[in-house]
Amino acid sequence: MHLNYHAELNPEQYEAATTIEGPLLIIAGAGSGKTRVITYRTAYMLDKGVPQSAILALTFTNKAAKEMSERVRHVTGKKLQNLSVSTFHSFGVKILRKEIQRLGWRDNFSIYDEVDRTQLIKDCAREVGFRMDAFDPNKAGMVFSDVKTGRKDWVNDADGYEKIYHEYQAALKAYNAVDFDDLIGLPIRVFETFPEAREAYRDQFRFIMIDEFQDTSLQQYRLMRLLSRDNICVVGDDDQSIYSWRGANFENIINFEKDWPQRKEITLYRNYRSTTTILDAANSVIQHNSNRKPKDLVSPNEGGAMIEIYAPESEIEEGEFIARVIKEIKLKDKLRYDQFGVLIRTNALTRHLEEAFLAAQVPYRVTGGTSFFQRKEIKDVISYLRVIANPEDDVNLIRIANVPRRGIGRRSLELLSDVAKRYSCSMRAAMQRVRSDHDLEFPERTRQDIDSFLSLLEFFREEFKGRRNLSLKVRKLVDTIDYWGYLVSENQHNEKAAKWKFLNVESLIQGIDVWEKDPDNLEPTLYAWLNRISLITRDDQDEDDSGKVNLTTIHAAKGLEYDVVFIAGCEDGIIPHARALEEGDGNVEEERRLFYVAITRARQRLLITACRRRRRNAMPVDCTPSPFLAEIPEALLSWREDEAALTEDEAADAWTQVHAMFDK
DNA sequence: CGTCTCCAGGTTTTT
DNA sequence: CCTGGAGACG
Repeated sequence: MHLNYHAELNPEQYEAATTIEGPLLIIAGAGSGKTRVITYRTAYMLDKGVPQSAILALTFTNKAAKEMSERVRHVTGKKLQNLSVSTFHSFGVKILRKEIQRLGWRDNFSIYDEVDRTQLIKDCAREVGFRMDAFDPNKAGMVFSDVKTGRKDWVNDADGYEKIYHEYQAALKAYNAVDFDDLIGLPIRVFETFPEAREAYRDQFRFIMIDEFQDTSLQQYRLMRLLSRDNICVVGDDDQSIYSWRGANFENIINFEKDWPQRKEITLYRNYRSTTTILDAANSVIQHNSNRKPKDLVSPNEGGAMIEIYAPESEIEEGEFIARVIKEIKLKDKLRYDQFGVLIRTNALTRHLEEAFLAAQVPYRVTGGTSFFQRKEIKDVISYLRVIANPEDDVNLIRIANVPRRGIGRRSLELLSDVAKRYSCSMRAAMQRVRSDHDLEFPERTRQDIDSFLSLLEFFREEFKGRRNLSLKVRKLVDTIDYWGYLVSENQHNEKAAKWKFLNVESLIQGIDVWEKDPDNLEPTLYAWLNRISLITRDDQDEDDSGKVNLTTIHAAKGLEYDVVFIAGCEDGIIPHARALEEGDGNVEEERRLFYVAITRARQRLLITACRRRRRNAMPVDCTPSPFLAEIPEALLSWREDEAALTEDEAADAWTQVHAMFDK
C-alpha cells in the first residue's frame, strides 16, 4: 500500500490518523473529515503491519458500519474479511454466539425485537395478575430498558412494574431469547464473570475505534472499557449527540478523559463539506445551545447558494414540490439522483414523499419507515423460521400457532398454557405432551390440530438442517402453509393489499437468495440469517444505491452527506418534536442538535419546506414553521414562492409568524 | 370453540 | 390509516 497520508490529510487529520498507539480522543466537528480520518487511520494501521483481526471499529447504525467498511475497502483496495467493523449490537451478538452458554442460554437463542418484546411484556403482566385495563406495555418496555441499562433502579417503582420485570426476565431465559439491551448487557456480564473470556477478546482486539462516541450509552462505554487496553480511539462531536433518549450520554467524553488521563486530544475543526452559507446557518442555530464545547468550524468554500425556504399548502404539495425541484436541480447542475438527500424527522412523513416520487418517477430509496421486517406478513414468515431454529421460542410459537388458521385458537392456547404451567415447560413441550399423553384431558379435535402443527414444524426443522438452498426451503414452507391463501382470506375486501403483502414475502425470499449466494458470505445458515436480520431494519444488502434519491430520517442520515439536502416537514411540533418537548426541557437542545445535524448534511444547497397544513391521523391540522428557522440569519434565507399560491403578502405573513415565535 | 366484525386508540428518533 | 383487542355469531 502506498498511501500518501500527508497529501491526503490536513495536519490535524494526519496526526489523528497516525497516532495509533495509546488512548486518543478526537473531537470532530460536522463535515471535518471524521470518516476520512477513521478510514486512513485503519489503512495506516494495516500499513504498519497490524493484522486485520486485531482491529475493531464500532459504530451505532448499520448504515454507518456499512459506509465505513466500504470506505476502508476503497482506500486500501483490499478485501477486508477479517476486519471487524460493526455496530455495538451486532458485535454483542458475535460475542454471545460464542459465549452465551456460560450464562445458561442455549445455542440458537432468539433475539426479540420491539414487537416480540411488547408481546412478551403483555403476557408477563397478565401472568403476574397486573391490572390490564390501564397497562401501557410500551411504557413498561421503556422502564425495563432503563433498568437493564443501569439508568434506573426499582427504588421508586411507582407503576409497580418490578414484578412484571422479573417475570419478563425469567420468560426470556426460558424461551432462550434475549432482547436488544441484552446484546450489550450480557457480553458485559460474560466479561465481568469470566475474566479468561475477557482476556481472550482483549488479546485479540488490540486496536479499538469507536465512532460517534457522543452517542455511546453508559452501558456501551462499560463494554468498551472492559474490552480495551490502551489503544483506544474515540471520535465524537457533542453537537451531534442525538440519541440521549436511547441512553446516549455525552458525559462519556468526560468519562474518557477521566479514565484515560494520558490520552491525546485532537480537534478537527476545518469543514470541507459545506458552503459558508450552510455553515453559518448551522453555527447560528447551534449557538443557541448552552452546555457545549465551543468550536468554530471554518470552511474554504466561500459563499454558496442561499438557503431556500418554501411553505407548501399541504404535505401533498410538499411532495410534489420536492420531486419537481429535484428534477430541476438535477438537470441544471448535472447531478445524479443519489446526490440528493431528503431528510425528515419522523418515519411517518415518508409516505407522501414516496407517493410524490412515484408519481413524478423520481427513483428513491427509503431507509427506516415501518421496518420491512416488522411488517406483519414478513414477521409471520420469520416467526416460523425462528421457531424452527429455536423451539423454545414461545412468543413466536404462539404468534404462528394459528397463522394461517388451523384450529388452534385463543381457547386452545389458554388450555395449552395451563398445561405448560402445570409441568413448567415451554408451549412447545406442552404441545408435545398433549399430543403423546392421551391420559391428559384435552379436546380431541384440538389435539389433532396440534399434532399436525407439530408435525409441520418437525418436518421443516429437519428440512432446514442442511445448509444449502435456504431460500428454496423458505419458499417451500410458505407454499406448504398456503400463506397466499391465508393472505387472500384475510384481506377479502382488499385484493391489492393481499397482493402487496405477498410481494413482500416474495421479496423476502429473494433477499435470502441473494444473501446466501453472496460469495463473501461465509455462513449461509438459517441461524446466521436470523441473527443478521434481527439487527437491521431494512434489507439493503443488495440494493443498488446509485441513481436514487435518499429519503431518510435525520437520525439515520447522521454521518452522511449530500450535495443537495431538503429538510421536509420543518414545522413546529415536528422539529422540535412535540413529544420530545413534553418529556423534558433539555430536549429542546437535543432537537436543535438534530436540526443542526440535518443542516450540516448539505454540501452545496439546502432547501427547507414547512407545510401550512398537514394531515395528521387523517385530520388536516394547521401548522406553523419550526421556531428553529428563526435562528438562521435572515440574510442567508430566500423564500421560494414560484408557481404556488404563495403571494408576497403571505410570505411576509409567514415571516411575521416565525419572528413572533422567536420573540416569545 | 373458532372466526368474523366492528371499534377504539395511537406513532420520535434505532438496535 | 392501520393494528390489536373485545364481543357477537355460527
